[in-house]
Amino acid sequence: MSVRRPSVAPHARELRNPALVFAALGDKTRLDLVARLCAGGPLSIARLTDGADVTRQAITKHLNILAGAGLVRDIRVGRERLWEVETRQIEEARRCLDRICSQWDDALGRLKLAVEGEEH
Amino acid sequence: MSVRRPSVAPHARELRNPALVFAALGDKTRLDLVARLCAGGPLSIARLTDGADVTRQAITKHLNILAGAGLVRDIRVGRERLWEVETRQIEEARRCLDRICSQWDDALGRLKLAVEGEEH
DNA sequence: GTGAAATGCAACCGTATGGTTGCTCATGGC
DNA sequence: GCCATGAGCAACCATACGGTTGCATTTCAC
Repeated sequence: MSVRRPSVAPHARELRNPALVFAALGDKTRLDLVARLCAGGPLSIARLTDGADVTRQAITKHLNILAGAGLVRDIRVGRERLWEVETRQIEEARRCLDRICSQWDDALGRLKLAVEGEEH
Repeated sequence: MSVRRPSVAPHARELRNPALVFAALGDKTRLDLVARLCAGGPLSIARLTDGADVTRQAITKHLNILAGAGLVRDIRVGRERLWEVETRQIEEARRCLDRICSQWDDALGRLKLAVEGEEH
């Protein structure tokens, strides 16, 4: 199998898949999980389950989705599995929104120029 | 250092439903739409459709979802329906991520203090 | 007024998603 | 060694989601 690595630079600090990250954040339960992990540091699945109103299995699935988006990371400790947040990815998401907004600002600027140019 | 104030800021314009907004952004097609609207100003459905690889109907559905999250707004002009981005909502989303990250920073701070307290 | 363009509406379809239950496996405490 | 706890695995289920097609409606342009 061809190990074709993406042409994108490995260390590029951009989200490789913004939609994936936003989709992961786009669920109330998962957003709660992220918030709890941010507020309280590493927590086990069991800990995360009580306090949530769904099954442990559901929590596990959500954590896997968050992990798939690079938003959380797990650490195995004994029979427990602790999860902690990956802040860098969240910051990347934030920056992604920044970029979009600034595009809009640019567009406004261009529009202004164009309008002024037409007034003669 | 964070002064302990009522957990929710009084007049802060917060997202009433962050998950909804993130979910709306959590789809490649929709993210593209938002980006295009940000970069190019108001566009009609027809305009948005060519350039996308799905049907006009699909685009319409996506736009409605974005509108439901408050991310875009439509203006009817003649037989056309122009869509433009609602930057405030995007900024709110960005701020939401900020808040989450800062929680984490606070937690790190507390953790540091606690560890230092234990070293005796 | 006729035709083409820009949308709207509704039904339909396959699949992903969020959730559950039931069972097994590993680990730590006593 | 025993047993409770923490977690994994797999099957299953209802519904939401992304997408399509077909047809009706409004509006502009000539």
